[in-house]
Amino acid sequence: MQPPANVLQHIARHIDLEPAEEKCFLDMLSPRSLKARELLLDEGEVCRHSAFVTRGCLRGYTIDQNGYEHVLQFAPPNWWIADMYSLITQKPGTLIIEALEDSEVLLLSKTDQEQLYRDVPQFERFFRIITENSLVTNRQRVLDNLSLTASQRYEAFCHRYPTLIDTLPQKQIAAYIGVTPEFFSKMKAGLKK
Amino acid sequence: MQPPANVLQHIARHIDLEPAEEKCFLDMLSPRSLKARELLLDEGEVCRHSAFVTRGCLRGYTIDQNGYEHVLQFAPPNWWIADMYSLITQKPGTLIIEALEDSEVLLLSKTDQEQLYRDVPQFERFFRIITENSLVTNRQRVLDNLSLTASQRYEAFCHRYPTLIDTLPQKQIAAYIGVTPEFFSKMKAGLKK
DNA sequence: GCCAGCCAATAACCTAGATTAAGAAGCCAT
DNA sequence: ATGGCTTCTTAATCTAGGTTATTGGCTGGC
Repeated sequence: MQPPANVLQHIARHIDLEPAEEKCFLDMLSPRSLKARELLLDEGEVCRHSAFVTRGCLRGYTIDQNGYEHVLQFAPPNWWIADMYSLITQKPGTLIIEALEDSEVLLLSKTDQEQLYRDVPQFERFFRIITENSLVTNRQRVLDNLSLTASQRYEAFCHRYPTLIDTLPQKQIAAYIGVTPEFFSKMKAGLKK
Repeated sequence: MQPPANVLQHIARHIDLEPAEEKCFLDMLSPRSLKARELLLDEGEVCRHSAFVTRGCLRGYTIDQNGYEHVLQFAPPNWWIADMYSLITQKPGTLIIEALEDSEVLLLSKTDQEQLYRDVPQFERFFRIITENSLVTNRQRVLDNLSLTASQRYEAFCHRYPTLIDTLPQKQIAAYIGVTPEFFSKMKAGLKK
């Protein structure tokens, strides 16, 4: 399990808020607890919230035509998670968001988020910045998938999610770096030699 | 070659500006012409501008340890291109941005962009939105790389860049979908049957 | 204390796509 | 037109990683 997280500290890393603005923001958040394996969002649903993780760990993944899972993102405390496509378009998405262990999140609804942009324009900046960072990470991942071997991608994973290496089942890591659990096992055995 | 593009029309799709604000923005842009194969940004340089393409076509790519090229993005008219990582951190990046044909771009420097955020806060929103869209696209691409075969990725490419299918050399498309030009050629021959 | 589900490991075999090499075909610029 | 590029194609061989199947260990609920 991860240490608890504080939203305001997280936000203060990018923008400065007045106490009243902080309150306005906090009032929009609704806490929610999730049991291990509980879904925050299922395939085919419209994503109506961004979630900020305060405890536990979630993952966002999809299931392909052959039934294989592919993990797009892990979300330990202090990370945001949502089906960005569905959140923007308000159309049904393909992402499944699931708690990997008992977890707690703060939900910010899309309508509240839009209201927030109007009331506290600084949040426009805040979400621009974290979206930019997320984009950089994703671009690097595209590159990694194009140019690295499986074990190099595993190294990259260890670098990106150092806290998760030992707590996560191997099959989840395999579904993130893009190999089968069988090959992942073989690969790890080979790495030690 | 692509039709010419208009920045203001492009921006008006997401935000409404006063004439004075439009002028403020336009004054920050400096046009630049590029010959085919000319570089807008080389490996190891610090990226100091975002570029909006008005004519021609650019590509952003990297070269891996084995000397293979991997295309992260094509930029036909009306697209922005930059090494986001380097632009944010102002550290040397790995992206190479090259004109694939004679092209024209409008450059917005990082310092001007930051000034713009202060002078016309609406641009904070504008760039948040296009960054969000870009993120959605990139996430889909990660998924495509994890779950699709080469020819399915080619289909996805055709869908994403319909105007480029016939104008681009095959090797560039191969470097985008993540196969060798040799395999791409074999694959295309196979598709017709 | 036992059964049911996970999860990891190993092994034999299989395939998508890489590698290497060689020509053929287009496209300039002189 | 001709020599030098770059691009495209074909083909033989090779390999990273997938597939299928079996085993055994661990955990958690009743």
